[in-house]
Amino acid sequence: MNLFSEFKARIGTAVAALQTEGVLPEGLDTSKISAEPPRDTAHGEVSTNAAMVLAKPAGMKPRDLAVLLADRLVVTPGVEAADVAGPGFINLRLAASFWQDRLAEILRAGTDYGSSSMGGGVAVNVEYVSANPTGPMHVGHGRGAVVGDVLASLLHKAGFAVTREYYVNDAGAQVDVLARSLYLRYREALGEAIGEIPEGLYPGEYLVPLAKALAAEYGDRYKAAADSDWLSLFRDRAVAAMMDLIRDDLAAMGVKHDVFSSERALVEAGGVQAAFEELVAKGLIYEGVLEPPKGLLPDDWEAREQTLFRASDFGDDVDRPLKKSDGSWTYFASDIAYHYDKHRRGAEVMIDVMGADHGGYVKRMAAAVKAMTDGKASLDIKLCQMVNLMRDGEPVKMSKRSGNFVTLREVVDDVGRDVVRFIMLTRKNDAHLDFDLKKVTEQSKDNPVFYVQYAHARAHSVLRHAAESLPGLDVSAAALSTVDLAPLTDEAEIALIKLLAAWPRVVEGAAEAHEPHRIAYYLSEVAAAFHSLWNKGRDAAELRFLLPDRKDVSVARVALVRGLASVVASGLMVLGVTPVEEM
RNA sequence: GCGCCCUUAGCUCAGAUGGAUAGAGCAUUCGCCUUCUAAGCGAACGGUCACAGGUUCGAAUCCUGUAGGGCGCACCA
Repeated sequence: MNLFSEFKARIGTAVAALQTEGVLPEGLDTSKISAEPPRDTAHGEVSTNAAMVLAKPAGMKPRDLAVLLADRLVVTPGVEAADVAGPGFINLRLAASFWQDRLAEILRAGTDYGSSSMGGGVAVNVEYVSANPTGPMHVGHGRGAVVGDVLASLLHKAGFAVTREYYVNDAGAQVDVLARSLYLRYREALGEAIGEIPEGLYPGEYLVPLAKALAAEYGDRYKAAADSDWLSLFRDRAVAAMMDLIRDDLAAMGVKHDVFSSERALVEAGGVQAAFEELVAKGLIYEGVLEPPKGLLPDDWEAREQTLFRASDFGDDVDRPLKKSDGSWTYFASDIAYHYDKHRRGAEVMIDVMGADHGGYVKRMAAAVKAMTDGKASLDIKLCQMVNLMRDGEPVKMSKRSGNFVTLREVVDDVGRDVVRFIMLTRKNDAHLDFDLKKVTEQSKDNPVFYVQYAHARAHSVLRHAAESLPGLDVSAAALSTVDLAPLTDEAEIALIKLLAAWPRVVEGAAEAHEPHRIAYYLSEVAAAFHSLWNKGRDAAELRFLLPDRKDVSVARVALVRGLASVVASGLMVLGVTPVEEM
């Protein structure tokens, strides 16, 4: 249970009581009342703005109302003091026993601590990666993969019913280009000199093995054949092979999907037509001519009548074409159909994780979702900014034109999946991210992955020592949840418990805001608090976790260490990073 | 020209949906190992939250405008 929600409920009760007594009027808007940790720890552990928010509508002075509320809150369980401060804040100071109880709660829950029912089982579809099946993934794809994967785990922990989805763009012109690139490699495999790969085809070497396989399988049957004879075969084989490649790369990072949706299958099943007709029925389609874009015109721009969707009725800047001049669907049309499909499969909340270069796409897709679902479903598009690959402070040179770029797989094989996953979350999604291949493997506090894992390993080191020096002590979380925690009274110990007890709130906040990076930051903070506590034991021997002649204190502190390890492990599990016990 | 995102300590960045005296890490300076992992910790120094207005009890956060950076801009995906 998020303890701040608990206190918010208590405040609500106090307000209701004052209403019953006629001190406060009925019908107050209590939605702006908060219960949160004050920034300054000198102000206690829970702070509320209730008196300030309610003062005006109640016709009272904030501080007068605060006193009335404080009187009622101070007698609730675990509250030691309720002070009125500043313009009308009520600051609650909680008893040590309250925090000791929280630790027991953490230990009882184990790594399930932080799980929440906030989501109420609402169906969320998280779409991520969706890299075109035209080659290996690069590091930028990796960022989206991690952000999406962790966001999905986070939402699951917060009580949403999550579907993890990959949209396979296997229907557009790009996969035909892929087929032609493969065909060229096929002829090469048959012994033909192909020279430089022409502009516009994929130059990478990754098609060579498949081309050889096709040459072995079909010989020169397609060598001089017309496009129509081989195009669809080569395309299907190429897409299948590229998806295998991508799935392998994802597996190497531990990124999972429940559903792979094929654009081609959607189109062939008439999904786009159906979605289109739905829009027609809603009166949102018309034939018209768009205004030319202001400023610089594209060279080949000409006024042309098009089949348009009234996106501007739903917040977009202009209406958007759904058909190309040759009568086929635009990508946008099939993507409308795809999102409509997701909604029909039950998604109430849709999240798309994509690259920042899709920024221009956000408004129109949000408009389309609003239109197609009559506002019943929401769409949040998380745009991930670029990843700058560095090595020891120098940018790693990459030339996309020659196909000579560092692949995601190379990076994962080089530094490890845990490192890649964690580092990708050390910035919020819309900020540029420097990924330094050298620094991320350093074993120092500059490296957040190491820093957090080290805290977990250190905790387990204490647990191992405890098993020796306290024979007969069961150091499992479940067993330690029943020991006497009263000896945990030092300020630093209580401070650590407070931080651990914040975990459910962090999960809920990050899930609500769709911001998985908050988990990584929280874990760094927890690790810092633990390293700090550890070192207090160096300065003052009586603060060491294991004291030879103080069994009761030692056992309580082992429980604290176990609680810390448990919360860190819980967080790392959300990130998909291994909680190592020894380093 | 239009739209979206960004601008916080010398550097790299957080800032929990509007709270109290704006926080970390790095760098710089000074301390802490006969001890449960010094692979770590503590302290000091460091700020016109790009700028100018506005909204209110209260703004880094919301609104308007300006400057700078990134991305995108009919018939690509």
